Amino acid sequence: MDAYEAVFTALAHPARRRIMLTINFEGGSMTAGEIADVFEHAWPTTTRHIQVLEAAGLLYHEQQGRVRTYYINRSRLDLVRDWLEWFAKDPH
Amino acid sequence: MDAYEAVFTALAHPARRRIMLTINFEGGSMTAGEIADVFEHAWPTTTRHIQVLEAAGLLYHEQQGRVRTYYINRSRLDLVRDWLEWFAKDPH
DNA sequence: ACATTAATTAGCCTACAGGCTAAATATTAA
DNA sequence: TTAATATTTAGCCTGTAGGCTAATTAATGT
Repeated sequence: MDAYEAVFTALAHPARRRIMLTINFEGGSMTAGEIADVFEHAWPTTTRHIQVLEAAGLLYHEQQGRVRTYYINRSRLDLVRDWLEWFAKDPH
Repeated sequence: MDAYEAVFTALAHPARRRIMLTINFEGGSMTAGEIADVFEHAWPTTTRHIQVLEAAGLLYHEQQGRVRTYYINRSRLDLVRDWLEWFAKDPH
């Protein structure tokens, strides 16, 4: 799976887009527990969504004791912006 | 399924992204047969991918006799651009 | 009329995404 | 050292995405 596929696939699921938006709105970082609290899903379900996002490079984390903080990797979204650029104007 | 989900899901599959790029590069429109010829997949498989893209509003078509021409709806990609805007700068 | 061409629809089959609960891991508090 | 807290891992189960072939539809050419 290449980078484009990972990122586009990761963003395809509404729960994962919500996770991205939520962390972003909270300033760019949240602990796993804070993220899990926001969602209706069982915690392990959210964990897996987070892992998909991280595998795509859209999130990364730091461990502080037993607390894991996830950060948004905004630059990774450039991959999507770059892809969209192909459609910005008529090709010739 | 809302518009965001439709568009992001449609773009998640590599074959569908390739269809978008291919039509775009060919000037914005291609017949179903021309599209199908480009891909390794059986034609019905490509038909389904096209239908997913059309259902998401990313393509539309016109029928001329037995030939169906598909067109890219570039403006629909703004949905993705708009979504990405949330991450353009730190929120406050 | 009949065959050919363009394309979709029908329907099957398989892999896997994404939900869950229960168990495990690791750190901190009592 | 035992209990509590934070989080992931393991593993199950179900629905559906996405591949295929065969059948259908509809328009065109002979």
